[in-house]
Amino acid sequence: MALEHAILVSLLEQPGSGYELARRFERSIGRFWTATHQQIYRVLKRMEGDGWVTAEEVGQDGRPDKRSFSVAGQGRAVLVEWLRAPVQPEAVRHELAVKIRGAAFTDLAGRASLITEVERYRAEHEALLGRYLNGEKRDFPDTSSLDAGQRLQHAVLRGGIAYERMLLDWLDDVLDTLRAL
Amino acid sequence: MALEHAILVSLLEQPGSGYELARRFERSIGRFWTATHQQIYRVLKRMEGDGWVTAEEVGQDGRPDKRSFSVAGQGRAVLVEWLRAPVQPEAVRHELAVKIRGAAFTDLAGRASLITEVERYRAEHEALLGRYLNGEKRDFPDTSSLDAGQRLQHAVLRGGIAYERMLLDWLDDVLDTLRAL
DNA sequence: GCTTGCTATGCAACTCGTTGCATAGCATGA
DNA sequence: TCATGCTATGCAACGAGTTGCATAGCAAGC
Repeated sequence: MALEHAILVSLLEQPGSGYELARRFERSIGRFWTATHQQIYRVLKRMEGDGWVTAEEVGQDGRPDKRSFSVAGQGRAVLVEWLRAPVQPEAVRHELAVKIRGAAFTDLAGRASLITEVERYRAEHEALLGRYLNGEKRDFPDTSSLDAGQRLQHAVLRGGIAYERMLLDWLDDVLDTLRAL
Repeated sequence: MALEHAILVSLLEQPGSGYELARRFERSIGRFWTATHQQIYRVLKRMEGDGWVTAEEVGQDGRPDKRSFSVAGQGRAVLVEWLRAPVQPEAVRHELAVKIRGAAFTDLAGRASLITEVERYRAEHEALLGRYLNGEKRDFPDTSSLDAGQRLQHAVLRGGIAYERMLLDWLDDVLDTLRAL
């Protein structure tokens, strides 16, 4: 498991509260590691107990107080050690691929509704690609003047962009195949 | 959840025992939906209880008996209904992306070992792409004479191939970025 | 003044997935 | 004959992830 490690990376990039982490997991980090606020609070509690992170009470005016977390030396050591370990094989779960193979066992109307669904799915990912490209323009306008952290974040973002482009091309291929059946 | 549906599709393509299903999930189906034999047996039991599949005892010589499962009418109805439902948003878990962003918080030796690990990961996926391409040559030598099921299986396989190619390109990009830090 | 909505945190129950282990028949080779 | 390995099935315990719910302060609009 590596939610801990994703949290450590996020807190090293920028300390913050459980709530703020949950926001980030909805946006940037969540592109490659999803987590709900319950998971995050639970894991943060354990990490605090293990001395990986330290909390600081921060009073805010106009808002409830928050507990802002920072990575402790021990947490950083855990992260560095994890970085040296082999990448675990991923558990692939591609529901759409199952549906496409399942389309062989439905009728014309069923295939028509699958086509509609694939089109919707495609539009969603086209919009996502647009957000990635906008984010790239906003956050990395000048690639010649980036620090190490930004270069790495940009490389990960380029991966997201490449994935979405590949996906859109493949979905077009799938739509052609479904329509030609 | 959709392990049930992946099993239904697999059993419609070809009836078989829990053990055989587990083999298939290691090979073809497992490319886009992973499952261990324990999960499969547990879910098969529930599906049998719900009348989605039926079992038949098959004696084999030279081997233990097996229980071969087939999809019942009710199971087929469940699958058709599921095919019409929207695709659920996927839970993305890309450990390597977390590690790449984490590389900003380690030293030169840490980055060097990450480079080695990315190279190993790349070699693995290059081998996987090779297996996909071999499988394509073997199973779809003549794309002009395929039935609906085969056309759909081929479309899914093309997705796997496109994914692996995209991944290899991106990993080269990542390696360049890591080396240039 | 009331509702809606956002920030901020958390519990409890449940389901799903993983890991370790167990059993059993038969085949193969040392 | 003994160990190893494959087919074939399954239990039990644990850990991770999901869902529903609860609380609380404050802001903004109706």
